[in-house]
Amino acid sequence: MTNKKGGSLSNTLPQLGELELAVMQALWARPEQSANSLLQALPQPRKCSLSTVQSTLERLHRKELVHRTKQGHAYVYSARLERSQLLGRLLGGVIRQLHTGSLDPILSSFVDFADRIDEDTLDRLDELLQKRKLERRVDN
Amino acid sequence: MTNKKGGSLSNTLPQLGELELAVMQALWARPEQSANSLLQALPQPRKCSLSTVQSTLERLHRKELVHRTKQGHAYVYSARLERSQLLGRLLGGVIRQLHTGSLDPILSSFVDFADRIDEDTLDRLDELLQKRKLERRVDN
DNA sequence: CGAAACACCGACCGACGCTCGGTTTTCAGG
DNA sequence: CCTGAAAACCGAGCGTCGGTCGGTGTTTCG
Repeated sequence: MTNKKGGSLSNTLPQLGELELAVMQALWARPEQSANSLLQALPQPRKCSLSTVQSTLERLHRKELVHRTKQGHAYVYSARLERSQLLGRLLGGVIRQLHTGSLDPILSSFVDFADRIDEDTLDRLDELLQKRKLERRVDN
Repeated sequence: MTNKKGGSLSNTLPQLGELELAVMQALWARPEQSANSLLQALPQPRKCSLSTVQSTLERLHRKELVHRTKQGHAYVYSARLERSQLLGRLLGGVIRQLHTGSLDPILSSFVDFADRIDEDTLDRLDELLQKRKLERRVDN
């Protein structure tokens, strides 16, 4: 049975590889970069050829994670999603894989994860939550 | 450069496959099952041979997601993690891949995800959070 | 003892991400 | 306009992973 993964977004994108991630990081650090520029920007032990970066960018482009425009004879790339947006999408993908219908398990597992986090962070989460609830009250 | 995925950086388990997930679901639905029993329990369009289920269980066992004991000539398997625990671990893996140092982006992207959730759920999250904060206060 | 049930081993396949070298295209400076 | 550098483009190969079996050995039980 063919493992039907391909379907661009909306579905669970197949978890980024190491280089793909590094490229995205570089792109978040400084938008509007060429493949060459991106190659230079890669962390020390991550050196590879320009071709490699290019094909990685090609993959990223197919996954609709970067946007590109031709400028002169070269492409200039930018991230299409903010880091937090990508994180949200990835999170959503994982959650969708394991949800039960009820939201409770999601919540408790998140709070479980938050268990390893200091109390300040818990407070901040609380803040965000309250803010969200307020906004919601205004919207509706 | 050899793709050092095997040990996965830190401990991000490489996202479960379709069958692996199905087996885990079956195992959560009813613990203590044999490979054969698991095979029967799989959803309709998921039919495959016993060997396939066995090697999937083997993989799951290597990933330490199931526990097994020999009972007679056959293994009996159980999940080593609750669904919510696995979810938490998976979530943690994704987060670790994209964290910035600051926790804020994590939190806001989670709350972003929660944006599509009704207010009741938000309230329940709040509850869980408060409870957690209390427990924490008692423990320390 | 013999058959059934199961574990165990090895093989193959397709999908992915990474890696690169060679070829073609494109642009800009002389 | 011509040429050389830079980049895109193409295709190949490699390793890993999940899924899929079939064959072979081993254990159990009637």
